[in-house]
Amino acid sequence: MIQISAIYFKPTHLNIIILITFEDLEEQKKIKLKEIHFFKNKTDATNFVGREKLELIEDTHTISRNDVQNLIDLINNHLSGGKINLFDKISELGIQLDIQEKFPTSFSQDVVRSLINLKPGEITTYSKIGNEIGSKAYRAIGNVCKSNPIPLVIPCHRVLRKNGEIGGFMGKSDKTWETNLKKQLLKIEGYQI
DNA sequence: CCCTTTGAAACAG
DNA sequence: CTGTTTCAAAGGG
Repeated sequence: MIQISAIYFKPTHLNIIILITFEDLEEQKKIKLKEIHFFKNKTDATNFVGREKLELIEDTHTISRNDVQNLIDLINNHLSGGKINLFDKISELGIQLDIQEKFPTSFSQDVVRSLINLKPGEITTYSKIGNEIGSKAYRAIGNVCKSNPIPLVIPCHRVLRKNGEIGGFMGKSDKTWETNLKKQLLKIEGYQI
C-alpha cells in the first residue's frame, strides 16, 4: 500500500489554498508529484484530506525531502508573476510526474505534449490543439484537460475557446469559482482577457 | 466486440 | 440563441 502525503499552503499573491499530493520514492530520495488541487479556504482543503484519507504534513520542516519545499517555492514564484515553465523546472529538480499513468492513450499524450510547450502568458484554443495533433475531436481535448491531475504544471488554464470565451477549468464551466481562477491565473501571467 | 452516451467545442442558420 | 456535427473515451450489454 503506497502512502500518499499531502501538504497545503496559501500562495503569497493569490487568495486560495493549494494542496499538493505526492508519493515518497524513498529509494530514489525523490518524490513523485501526484495531484494539485485548489480550494477556496483551509476548511475545504482539510475536508478533502479527510475524505481522501491522506497523510497531512503540517509543515515542510518535518520531512526530509527538500523536493516539497522546492516545489512550493516554484509554484509561489510562478504565481507571483515569475514567468517560469513549471513543467521544465520540476523536471530539472528530478521530481517525478506520472504522465504516462494519468494519460495512457496516445491521443491524451499528444494533447499534453502540446500543452507543456506553452509559455506563461501564451494561450491556445481547443481547436488549435486539434489542428496540431491532427484531430477534430475538440470536445475530447476538453475531456483530457478535465482529467489533468496537475493543473498549472500542465497548463490547461491557457486553453481558451476559439471565440475568446474562457472555457472551462477543472471540470467546471460557466461563471464558476474555477473559471474565475482560470482568469486570475492568466492575468498573473500577463495575458489580458 | 458493438452500441450508446458524454463532453472544458465548433459551426451553421 | 438553437440544432447539428464531431470524435475520443467510458460504460453497458
